[in-house]
Amino acid sequence: MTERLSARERLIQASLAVLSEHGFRGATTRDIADRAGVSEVTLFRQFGTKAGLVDAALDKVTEGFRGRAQSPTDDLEGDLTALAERYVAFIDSWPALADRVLPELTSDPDLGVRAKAILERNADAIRDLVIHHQARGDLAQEAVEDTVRAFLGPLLARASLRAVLAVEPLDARSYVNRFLDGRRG
Amino acid sequence: MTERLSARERLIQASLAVLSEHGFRGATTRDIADRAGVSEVTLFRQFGTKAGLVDAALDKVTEGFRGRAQSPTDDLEGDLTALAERYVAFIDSWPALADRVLPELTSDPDLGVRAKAILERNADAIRDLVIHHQARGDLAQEAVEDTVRAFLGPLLARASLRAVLAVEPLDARSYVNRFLDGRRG
DNA sequence: ACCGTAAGTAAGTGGTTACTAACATCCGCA
DNA sequence: TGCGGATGTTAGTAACCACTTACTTACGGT
Repeated sequence: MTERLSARERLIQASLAVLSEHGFRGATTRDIADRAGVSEVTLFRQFGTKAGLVDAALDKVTEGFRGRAQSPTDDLEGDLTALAERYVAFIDSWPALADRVLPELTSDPDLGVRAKAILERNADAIRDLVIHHQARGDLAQEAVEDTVRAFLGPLLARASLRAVLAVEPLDARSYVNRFLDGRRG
Repeated sequence: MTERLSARERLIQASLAVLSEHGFRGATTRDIADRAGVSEVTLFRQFGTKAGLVDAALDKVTEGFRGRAQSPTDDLEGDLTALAERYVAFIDSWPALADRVLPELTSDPDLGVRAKAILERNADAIRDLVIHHQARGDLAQEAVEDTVRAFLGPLLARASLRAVLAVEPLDARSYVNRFLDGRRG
């Protein structure tokens, strides 16, 4: 059954597993290929470089984000919940991944360029949303960056809380409620 | 002025800086030695191995924890605040360190043994404290592990929030208040 | 039967990195 | 003056690892 997956697909899955355990630097192409049950040469034929494979894998894992960010509507709570659900789904699909690889993204310039871009594009979506709803008077006036951070912070913390402490995480709606608490315009 | 620090001390400081930026695997002994303004050979003469240096550095950075954990008193809030302050001081001294190296600790068995032991010892201290105050009726009855995690979670999240998002962190007392909210016996 | 494509095997290259050995230099101290 | 200890310099070793080359095998379509 697993046999029916293409070599390419198996490599992507294996790389995600190895990345979760050892991070980018700790993940060796040999290990990934072995776990995929595929030769190392195939890895390079398919993806060119290790970074290429990782890029494709991160691309795959963030594909839930890639859909067009919907424009802000009149429904503040609905807008926020939709975004929160995206994040939650992303982080929960590979919980240890974000915890291990995200810090590496910040210091390794040519790693996961696409994935980084996607995360940034998503931060932009949130920024737009905040500006829109501040203008409508739905959200209290405070520095946009502060508001963005207050929203994204707990969502990103979800990964490390899970990995290090196995803290029971909240559902998307609870994040939104906690965020909105005392912040309505 | 910096010149007056011993080579050993300079190496420890440099290693903390490099670890913060690149993590354990990404930190090279050459880089550390260069930044310390010291030859690589001196590094190995002083610490034997790279792991030995990192061990000493993590030891140094967690020395605020090494003092005997005070036994639980009758003052629930005081006990918790003392612990929270320790954590906050630790994480704030090298904010990016915990974020980068902590995930590596969980998968690299022979890295920072001492530091890991110290963190675990501290978790034990919190566990004792919870049990003590549950018995006194100061804390609501719930699974001890859950309570421990509810207390430690936000404190550990502090590091990643700062590193990834520059979220304005709380002070120690606020962590305690949020934790105690609705959890008093 | 022929060909193209995707996969494998075997061997190797070149760069990096932790770590070592041998020898030279500086400096405080008796 | 001479000695010891801590440091520097230079050169290396051995392992690891991303990546390549050359050749082979298996298979599906036409």
